[in-house]
Amino acid sequence: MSRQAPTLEDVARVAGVSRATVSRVINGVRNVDPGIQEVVRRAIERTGYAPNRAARSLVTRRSQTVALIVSGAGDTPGEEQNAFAARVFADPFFGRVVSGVVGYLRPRSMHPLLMFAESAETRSQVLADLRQGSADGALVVSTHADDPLPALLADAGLPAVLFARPSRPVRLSYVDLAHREGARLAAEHLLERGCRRIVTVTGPLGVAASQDRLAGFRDAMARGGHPYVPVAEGGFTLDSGMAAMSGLLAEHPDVDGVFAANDLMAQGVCQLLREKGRAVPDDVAVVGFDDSSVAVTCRPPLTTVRQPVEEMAAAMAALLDEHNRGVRTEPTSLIFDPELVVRASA
Amino acid sequence: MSRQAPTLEDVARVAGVSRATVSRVINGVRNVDPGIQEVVRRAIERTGYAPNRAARSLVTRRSQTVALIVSGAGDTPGEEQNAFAARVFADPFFGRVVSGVVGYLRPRSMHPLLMFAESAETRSQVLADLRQGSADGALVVSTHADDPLPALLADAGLPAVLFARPSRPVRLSYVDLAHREGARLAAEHLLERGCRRIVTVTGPLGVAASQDRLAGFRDAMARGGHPYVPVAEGGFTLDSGMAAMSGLLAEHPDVDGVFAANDLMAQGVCQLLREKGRAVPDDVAVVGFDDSSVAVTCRPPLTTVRQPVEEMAAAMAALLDEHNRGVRTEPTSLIFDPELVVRASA
DNA sequence: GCCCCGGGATAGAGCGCTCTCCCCGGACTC
DNA sequence: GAGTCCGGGGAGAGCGCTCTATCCCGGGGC
Repeated sequence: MSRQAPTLEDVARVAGVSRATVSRVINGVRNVDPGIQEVVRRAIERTGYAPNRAARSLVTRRSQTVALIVSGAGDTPGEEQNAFAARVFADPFFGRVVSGVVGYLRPRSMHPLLMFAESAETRSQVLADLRQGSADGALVVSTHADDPLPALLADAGLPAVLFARPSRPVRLSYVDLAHREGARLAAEHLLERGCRRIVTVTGPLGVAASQDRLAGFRDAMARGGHPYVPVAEGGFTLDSGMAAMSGLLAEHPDVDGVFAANDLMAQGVCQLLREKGRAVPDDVAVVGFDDSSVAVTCRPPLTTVRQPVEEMAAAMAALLDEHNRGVRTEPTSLIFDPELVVRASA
Repeated sequence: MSRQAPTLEDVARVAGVSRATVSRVINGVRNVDPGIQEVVRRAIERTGYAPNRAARSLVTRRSQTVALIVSGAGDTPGEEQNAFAARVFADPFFGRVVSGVVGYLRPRSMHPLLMFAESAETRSQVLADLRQGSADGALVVSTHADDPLPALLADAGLPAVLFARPSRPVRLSYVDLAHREGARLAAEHLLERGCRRIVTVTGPLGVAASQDRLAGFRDAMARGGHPYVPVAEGGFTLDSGMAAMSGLLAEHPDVDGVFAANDLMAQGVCQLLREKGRAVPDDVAVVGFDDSSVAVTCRPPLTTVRQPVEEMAAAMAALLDEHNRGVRTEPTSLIFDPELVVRASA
């Protein structure tokens, strides 16, 4: 298709020096005579040289690539695997993860290699790819609590960093949010607003984050003089938010405040309340969680607990980098603080 | 960190054959005695061998990786570059692209390398990465009409396939939708429904797709006896849809049908109509375009023109593959047919 | 004047694969 | 029975880079 790409050898010949010298100039290693540096640089320009990545990787044992793995639980049937990626990216959360990761990687001229692992087969595929050196490590975002991938990675001795604390302890670093603290912010906001009949829609209770948010919310409510809070479990989706709220409303028609464990469910809560003739926020105040893009597009815009996803994702990449460079050897956890964002819904 | 990974040499020693034979077994090349095949396979298992990707790439000149590039126009200022990825993935469209690409790549054990190019600097970075052999080619999705990247790729002789016809002709393959046809479906549906005072909200008119949708809509309307259609230009975002509809409604208060050039704007149109006291679809029927995830979550669910994005994305990957394998040498265009999906909004 | 020292450059040995060429031996042809 | 084929296997030359060991050479110490 195209003429043979120039190699180090070609540049060296043009510059009238050895291959090693050119390599040193490119990698900025050791003392090289400034004059010769200039000559080499010009030769590189003239030849249009671009170092071959595979050759470099072969000797350095680094791929300058990081695997960004979205990992589901158990086994997704074959027909649904194709839809997995679409479902995942339908949640604005992942866009923010990608954004944060890229923010760290790009200045270091690295790129994320996108992988999905939602069945036993794809999981072992991912593991094999990593062992082949396709990437210098993995950044894992699990969509389910009982994701087996982290343990597999740890057992294989592959460098990896997780988003969110794994449900079973694993010798891997992770970043996470102070969920209880975030739920406390939501509770206090609702109470300060004067709400007195408050209910909550939780995430799937198998997920540690859901439990923490619920626990934090209950604690803060109890401290505020409300020892009992009606609870309905949702599944982090819009529909599940509607369904959960529907049940709560039937049992507690006088409700005046709702805390939903994520924004998508909060949107569902708002939609259901409107359908049932309740005005948000005048009749019922609603607080979400995440501060994802739906928080802004939702009508009314959601008051929500902001999770600094981009920062957290960037921190994942940074942690992995430190592990790879040997700067950090022990598994570490980095916990980020949430923040209340007040909009129209509460 | 871990013991030295086993190499082909190690496997060959264990199996008692030569390196070449092991390589042949792994790559399924030429006839190898079934008995020896079995011995080699066992040796691979025993040693836990995984072929080194860099070494293989070095000699085959294939990375088994495809760059998936989201490309913006002109120059995005540095502070906004980090948000680019998040903005991009906020549109459910890209999730579907990723899904389609992965659907093709995964069975071939390849992965997409995610890149963003929204400024001159990042564009040349991307170009350099590609020339280094980080990927076997590029799949490009442009967010703007005047994206310079396709031309740069073509000039550099790098294999690439585009999503949507480029505004200026370029010697590259692309996939696209029969936009005029899709707009025709929308027009005919509104007319059949009995709408008589119909307006349309277009996408940014610098984008070819927007122009085609508008032209197709006008043609079909004219054929249906409506030579004049009020038009307002939007920007494919929710807000721009609201703004455009606000203007149209002021000038044409008796409107009873709207065609919006994408679902996000259609959602904006619905929201604005509701705010102005118009019921959808009873007072005004609304048709969107794309059949993205918002079409389902929108209230009411949108009647829309489905774009088979996943199929189109998979076709991009397939085209690139064919170019790389030398099966296809000339730039090709693949045009997909849209389909009307009737839901509640019209 | 000899030796030592060290900055600055080179030579060359791999990294782990693929693939071309070559060899061997049994079956087939005439 | 000699020549020809061909299936099955091995040897070894790279692919383009990094990096260690080495060399060269000018200057300073004694």
